[in-house]
Amino acid sequence: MKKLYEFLEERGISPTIQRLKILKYIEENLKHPTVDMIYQEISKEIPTLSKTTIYNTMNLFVEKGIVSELCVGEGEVRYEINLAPHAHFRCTECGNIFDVELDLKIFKIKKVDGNQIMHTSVYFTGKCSECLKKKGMINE
Amino acid sequence: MKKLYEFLEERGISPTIQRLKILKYIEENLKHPTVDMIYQEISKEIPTLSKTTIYNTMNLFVEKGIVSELCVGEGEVRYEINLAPHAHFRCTECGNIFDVELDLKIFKIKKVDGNQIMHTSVYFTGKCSECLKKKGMINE
DNA sequence: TTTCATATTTGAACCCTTTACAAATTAATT
DNA sequence: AATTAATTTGTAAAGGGTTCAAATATGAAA
Repeated sequence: MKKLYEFLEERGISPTIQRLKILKYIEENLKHPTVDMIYQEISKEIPTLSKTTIYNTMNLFVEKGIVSELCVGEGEVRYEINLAPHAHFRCTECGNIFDVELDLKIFKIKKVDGNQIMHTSVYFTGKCSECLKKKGMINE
Repeated sequence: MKKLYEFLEERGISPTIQRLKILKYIEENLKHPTVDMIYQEISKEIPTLSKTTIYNTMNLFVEKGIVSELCVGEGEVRYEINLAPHAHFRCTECGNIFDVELDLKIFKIKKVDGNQIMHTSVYFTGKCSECLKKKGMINE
């Protein structure tokens, strides 16, 4: 926890309890949580927690480059700790989202048609191996 | 218009005025419109038009494979006529969305980590050439 | 044509995610 | 201790999208 405290301070962010718990959560939980998932979990420890705080904090973390937003074709935004660029796979059956560690040259493209690329997003949708297995047993 | 009529009939879709106008619009308008953009335009011709009809129709067209949904990291869904897979570039300054016709091998991947890929999405965000030009004149 | 059944459209209510904002709380400064 | 600034909270509200029942249009059968 001390480490997280320093981590925030180094980036000019006052390390409040809320921010520390949120940071801890997204660091440990690599399941690309939504605001609601974060809220459900942390409000167990901080019962007075407000969802607005999560929104504020996530926006702050994004600005500071600590986390990145994830859009995989659902209605809501997901978050993950900022790591090396990678792709994602969303299963349309179970909703799970997996990291895809392909070494894609596409992440190295910095300019296209004269447009300057700041961020590149790659995601797949389909059926994950688990759901394929289950489906195969039940009805195919 | 006769062509569009037949186009829908061939796919088992009753060609109502609403559907014809919507299809015509997304066929002619390649700017990846949102539901609201479609609504604003077509309600000029059909004043009684309901937004629900647009939602219904777009979902129907997606099911039938006529159009595809587009998610480029905003809050809302965009649509485009179904063409060969391609990437998109969204300018964070002006909001414009451009097709990117790179021949990416990524669109050919059908399986990753045992997961079966049904759809692949690739989009870039950044500043488009137009906005870079303008910015350069004004403050850089 | 008239009738009946079916499909489509419409509009209002509603759900959900996200933002706005002001009051309350907490932390930092003097 | 007092004042100021930063953060959190909660309510309201905005915006996209869905649900659902009533109204309308369409198509088939008589």
